[in-house]
Amino acid sequence: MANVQVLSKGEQTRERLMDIAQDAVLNKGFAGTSIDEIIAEAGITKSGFFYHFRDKNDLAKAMLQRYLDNEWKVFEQLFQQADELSEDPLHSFLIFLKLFADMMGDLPNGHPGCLVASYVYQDFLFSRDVRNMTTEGHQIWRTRFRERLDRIAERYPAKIDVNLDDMADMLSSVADGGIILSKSLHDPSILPKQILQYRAYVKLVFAGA
Amino acid sequence: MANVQVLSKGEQTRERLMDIAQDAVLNKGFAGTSIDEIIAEAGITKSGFFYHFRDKNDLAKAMLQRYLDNEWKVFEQLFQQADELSEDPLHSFLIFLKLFADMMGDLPNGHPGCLVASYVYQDFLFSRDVRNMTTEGHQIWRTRFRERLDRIAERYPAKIDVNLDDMADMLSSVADGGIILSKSLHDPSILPKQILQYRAYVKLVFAGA
DNA sequence: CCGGTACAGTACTTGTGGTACAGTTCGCAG
DNA sequence: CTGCGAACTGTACCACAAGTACTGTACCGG
Repeated sequence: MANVQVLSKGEQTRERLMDIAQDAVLNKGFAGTSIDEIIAEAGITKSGFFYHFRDKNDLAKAMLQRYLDNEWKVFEQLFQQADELSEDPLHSFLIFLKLFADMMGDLPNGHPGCLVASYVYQDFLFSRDVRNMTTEGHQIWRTRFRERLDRIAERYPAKIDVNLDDMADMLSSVADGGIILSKSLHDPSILPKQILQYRAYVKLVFAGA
Repeated sequence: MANVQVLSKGEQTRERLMDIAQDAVLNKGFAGTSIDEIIAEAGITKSGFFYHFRDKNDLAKAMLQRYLDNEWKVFEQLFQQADELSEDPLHSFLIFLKLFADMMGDLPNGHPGCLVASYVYQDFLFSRDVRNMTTEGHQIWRTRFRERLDRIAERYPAKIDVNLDDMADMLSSVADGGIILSKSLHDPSILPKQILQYRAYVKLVFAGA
């Protein structure tokens, strides 16, 4: 809210272009999204578009960077919230997962789609640096979740033999897969339910039944 | 193998066109895949292409149908194999998951991508009937896995309160998400590992630690 | 009042999907 | 051996959309 005011007119237009483009890309793919339709919806000319982005790949890069930054902020905020509610690493992580599931369930029209997943399924369209960004995004998430699981495992020895990297990856898997299922079955409630399945797994592994 | 011999020359070409198209679609998206490049790689003319497919949407539909049929057959085969190795519904399902993970791990270059997931992220490009096919595909898989879980739950009461539809969906989630992670991180071993995480969850829920 | 921001206008090239239709090769049924 | 249909090739064409390039201009703050 207060952030919007700080943006200059140019930055506002740029954000708006990315909003429109992201929505289109998540529904039609990157190649299926034309610059013409973006500028038509934004009420701007093609020249205006190319003032903000060198080319289409530049738009893709800027969109992805923004998406990754946003996701990062959301996770940071939820982790912080959870940490304030419990000192215990396991309880905090379980609270985090609940908050995450709730947030995903509260999206009015369901999750619009993961831009990273979308890019992965069209990676040949993008330059190397954009492709590296999707890879690094997933690596960062793995590390971030893994840290939490390490702290949990210290205090709560796992009931079964389990690789914590795989377990960390599973949250990304379940989220990406849950989004796909939600979209495909037109049921926004699937994503939060899938996150809660993961939560149940974590609970079983570290706390037992 | 023996199946190939049965195909007429036209059917072989049609299959070849779909092979090429599917590979391209999984890497560049549907809109990013041009008919021209498909026919160039197939060594055929545009007329030849339109002899086999009415238009591009017809190709999309045929590809998806073939993909769904194949997946169905693979699962049927693995289920049958597992059933032969154990009469017990839980053990059979766990064997199935192990076989499934092994199969995904044995793919030489990793899983090429799930066509259904790819379509879901570009569903506005397709006609309604194609979109319905992705929905029905996921519904069928849910039902299919749910049946197994029902039979398991009869004999092994779940250790925790769990919704079996969600648990059935989780296999699709983890598979779709695992494929994305494998592609993004350029590590084919992630997908089988994710399936085994799901297997561990099922085991914990019904058999305990 | 000057200069940069933030665009608008115009012109052009290439690619792509799709249509149309006439011709050709080849295996195989009769 | 022949004719017929399957499985294409060749050629020509169209509308239109993406993307590039460059020039022009309104507006706003210092």
